[in-house]
Amino acid sequence: MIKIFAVDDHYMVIEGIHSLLQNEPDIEWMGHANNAAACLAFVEHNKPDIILMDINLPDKSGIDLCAAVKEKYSSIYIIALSTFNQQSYIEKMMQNGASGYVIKNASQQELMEAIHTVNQGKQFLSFDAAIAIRKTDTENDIPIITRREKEVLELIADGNTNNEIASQLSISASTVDTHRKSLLLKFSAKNTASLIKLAAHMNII
Amino acid sequence: MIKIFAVDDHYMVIEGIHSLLQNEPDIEWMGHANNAAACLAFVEHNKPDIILMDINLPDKSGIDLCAAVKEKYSSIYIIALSTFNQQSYIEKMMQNGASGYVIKNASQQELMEAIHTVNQGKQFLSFDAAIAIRKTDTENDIPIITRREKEVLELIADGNTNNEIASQLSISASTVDTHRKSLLLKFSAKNTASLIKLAAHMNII
DNA sequence: CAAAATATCATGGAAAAAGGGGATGTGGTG
DNA sequence: CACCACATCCCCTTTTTCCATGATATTTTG
Repeated sequence: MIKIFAVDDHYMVIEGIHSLLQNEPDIEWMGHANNAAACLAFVEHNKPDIILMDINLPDKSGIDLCAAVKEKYSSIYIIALSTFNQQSYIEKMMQNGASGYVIKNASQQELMEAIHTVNQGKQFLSFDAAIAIRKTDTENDIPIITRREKEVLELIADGNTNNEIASQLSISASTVDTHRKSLLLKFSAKNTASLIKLAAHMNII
Repeated sequence: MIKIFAVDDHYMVIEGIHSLLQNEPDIEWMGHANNAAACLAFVEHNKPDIILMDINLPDKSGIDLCAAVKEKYSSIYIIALSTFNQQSYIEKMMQNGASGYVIKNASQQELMEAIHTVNQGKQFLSFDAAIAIRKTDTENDIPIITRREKEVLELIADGNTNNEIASQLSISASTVDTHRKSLLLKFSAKNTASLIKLAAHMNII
């Protein structure tokens, strides 16, 4: 029996996964969490074999949650679930210890294949994910920005100037300017306006 | 028997909805489509009572699909499904003829309530959606901007400076500046960054 | 450990935006 | 007709961003 736990903030997805797995003879459904905190609390006292983990969670990104779980309980395998097929997400999840990546429109067969493959300690990538990771940054790939850059980006989007951001983060305005330049570069944005538009459309802010 | 059809590009969500509905005595599951084109093809020859429709589809937005379906077959009720709780999405869907709006983390009870309510010709909004629409209505209502202001706003969002916009619209840079100031005033934005963020979140750009 | 990425700071100058004024013509509505 | 929203234009000053070109310390990673 492979013990499965799922983390996703959308009940319909949880229900879908549960439904896909419920008639499988070798799967034991341990339940679900709808946020990162609940997931961490669960694994304190329970040891699933595999966690199916959404990348977008309300309290913390699946990317961070993945690292947190693997740090404490390295024996738990994690399969990332995503609606998106973004190369950068896939890479980050795999870097943070995920063993697999499955798109949410995967079939039952594909999900079961992922579970069995990962349970043997191997890695599994959805066909679509494998395609995505192969066609390296062709077009609209979400740039990888650092924690600090994201903080600065959000403060810029809220209308703060470099000086205001500097005092809020207790750093110098020069540093903020450096982060700002870095953001413009990573987004290939000509100025703040296009930067914010791109970030907003990528759901980053 | 209420005949239900679902449109969502994620198989796990379809499976979740199907699972939630399969034990309901008065529901007849007609199947699903995973894109807008397949949905339109289906309704050519089949007449579901209610379509559960995702807002984000690969080929066409749910907002457009909703309008297309209602135009041809006004007797079909549509319930919008969304992961997001964005006031602008909710409003657009309802304007385009949707009868209900349900968040994807809704419970089975809530989904059934939505279906029964809509089937009686009434409207249904998820509790969370109703909250969202009320909050955003009181707090930030979408400012009324003129045609010219919208043109300028879009050019600003695409990274153009006042001078560039001026030459594109064949007006002077001073005029562009006036429009810009007017936009900042109408959006109560402190600078371009917050202006673009607000406009993006209101789905204006 | 060495290399790379990240976060920090700086200077100086050019370009752009923001803030504050004010002004003219046009077109629609009560 | 008088009013008002809209679009157009101008000047001046200050603030802010953008650009180029550095540097150093820490953290992460191969």
